[in-house]
Amino acid sequence: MDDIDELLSIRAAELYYEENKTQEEIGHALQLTRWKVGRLLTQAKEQGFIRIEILHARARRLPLERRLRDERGLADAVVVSRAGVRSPEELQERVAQAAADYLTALRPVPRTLGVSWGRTLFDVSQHLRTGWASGLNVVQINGGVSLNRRAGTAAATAVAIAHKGGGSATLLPSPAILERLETKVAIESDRVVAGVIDLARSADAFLFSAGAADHRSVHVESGYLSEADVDLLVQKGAVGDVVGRYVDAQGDIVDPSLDARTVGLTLDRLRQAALAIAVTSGESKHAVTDAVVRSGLCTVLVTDEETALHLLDG
Amino acid sequence: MDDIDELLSIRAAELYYEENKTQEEIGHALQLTRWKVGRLLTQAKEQGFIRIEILHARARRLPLERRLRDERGLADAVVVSRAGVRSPEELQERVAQAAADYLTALRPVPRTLGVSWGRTLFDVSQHLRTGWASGLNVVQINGGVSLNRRAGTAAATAVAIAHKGGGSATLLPSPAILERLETKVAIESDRVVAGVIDLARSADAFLFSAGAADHRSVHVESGYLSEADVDLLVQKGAVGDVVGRYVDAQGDIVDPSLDARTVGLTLDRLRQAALAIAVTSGESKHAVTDAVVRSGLCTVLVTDEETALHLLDG
DNA sequence: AAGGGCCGTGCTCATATGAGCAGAATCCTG
DNA sequence: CAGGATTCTGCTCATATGAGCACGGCCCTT
Repeated sequence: MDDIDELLSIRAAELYYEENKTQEEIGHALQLTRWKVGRLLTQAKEQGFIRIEILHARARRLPLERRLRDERGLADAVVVSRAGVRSPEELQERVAQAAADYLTALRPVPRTLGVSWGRTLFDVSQHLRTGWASGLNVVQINGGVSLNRRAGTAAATAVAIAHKGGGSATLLPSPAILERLETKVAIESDRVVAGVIDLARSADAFLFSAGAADHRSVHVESGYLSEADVDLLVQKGAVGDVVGRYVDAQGDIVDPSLDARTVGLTLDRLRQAALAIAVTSGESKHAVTDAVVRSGLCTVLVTDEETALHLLDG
Repeated sequence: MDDIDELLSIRAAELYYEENKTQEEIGHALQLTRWKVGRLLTQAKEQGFIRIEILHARARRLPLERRLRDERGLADAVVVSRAGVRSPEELQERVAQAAADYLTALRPVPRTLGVSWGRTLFDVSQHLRTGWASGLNVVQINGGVSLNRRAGTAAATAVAIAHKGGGSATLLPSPAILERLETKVAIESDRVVAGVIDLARSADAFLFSAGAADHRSVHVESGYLSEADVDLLVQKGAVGDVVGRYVDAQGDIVDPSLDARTVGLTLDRLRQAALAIAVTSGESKHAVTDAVVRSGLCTVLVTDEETALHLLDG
């Protein structure tokens, strides 16, 4: 397209999109036939001069969702738009809302849903409507925190999801990570804990988030790991944690001895799930989200536009 | 529009604008008739959920131009889009290019064009194409600076405009502001200077910019005014200068004694002009641009989107 | 300079879309 | 709860738009 046509296509686009003129009228104004105008508009779109954005908290980016399905092998993807977002918190909200919407629309409705916990999932639970499902059983799939400052977040998440879904929650009464392997083995052999983990294994769907491997991690905040521990994990290649287990960029366990002291569902079980929904947002989660998708930890991803672009282009 | 319809209109918009589906197809996908889909899309536009931007250095905002003509009584207006602009300099460039485009398209071609000088007009002169006019005489309408650090900018501007327009430039060989009234009177009675000013008065079109009343003004830079002088002018209500003359928000001369020592066309002559093109851009020029438009100093305004919005809503 | 291929143009025709309208559904109001 | 008013729905019809095609000019080759 030469310079003259480029300028004409811009003039035509202004009249078409901003002034709502018909191509015929534009042709008259610019001394062109209406077919030429149509072609100029087509070219303007092809060259990317026209940007159409949907400004709404619930706007999604379907082209990115399709690319995630096609290029990254996901069964499904939900990508929320960044258009009009003012703060990272707002984006978090949007992703949580989208995940809640996705769960609500899910068919068939899962009978037993395994959930992890964290800031993201708590937000999701808050965005669910009461009655979004009926008779839904929720089971925690990894050890909770009772000692962190937002005490009870883990339990509250599972309970809220279950309550609003017309069912009940089964909590996993165990720390996330134990200091000694023997303690972990002992806890897991406890009848109640073993029962919960069995139930978790049998869930027909899973909902989880992922944590970044940095000092602001909930594991550090709640004292399961020290900042030095995290630094060491990062040195070994950790990009973040999934249901409490630290993985590298390939989604492999970074520190087997640490992993052996972590209570909850194994990553292998997650990989076998027919439906595993991962929810992540924010730049700090880019690397771990990539690992989750790359290693097949989830079948469905709910995330933000930036993260999706990172997965596809980065 | 209720919540359900709002969400549906967003889903419809995604399929329509991002996936290029027909309304019929969308109707099928969302279990709606195609008429309902059409109405949802109309509503989405009405509610402002759909933003269409034209991303191009030469993109203009025709609705704003129309409002400037209708609501502010301008004969014509050119508003360049801010969409996709990364720096204030880029916006300056866009405005200068737009002014050059406007001049080039101007019919009838003016025989004598009176011009002021400054960073903005210099940019305009650089964006004109050689041969944009023929036999065009250019005359300076206010005193130049020879002592500023970008020596010769004033002359270079007029000469470039004239040269590229196939004509010659007549420079005004005088300082912008003189220290003593007597000197100013003496200079103006000089045969050459008087001749140039007569020629300027007789120009059939004018092209000028405006300066903000702050310490970065060219008048301060070139030593015609001290920073304290400018502070005093601001205290008296000055918002900026037009062809070297400081005006308040109503476009009235702020300091008559200073004005009497300023060489060049009077503002009254500018107000009588059939064609007076003002070119401004940037937030610092908002107030002075408002004064220019409000007091009828220009018949045509070339500016950026932010400034236009300031004039219309601010 | 003639011939062949290529691109741009303006058309025909099929399709997509918006305006307007009559009936249905819903919502007030007494 | 009846009745009127208002909104909503799905249609018909007119218009706007995009796909495809044949022609003509242009350029390039030989």
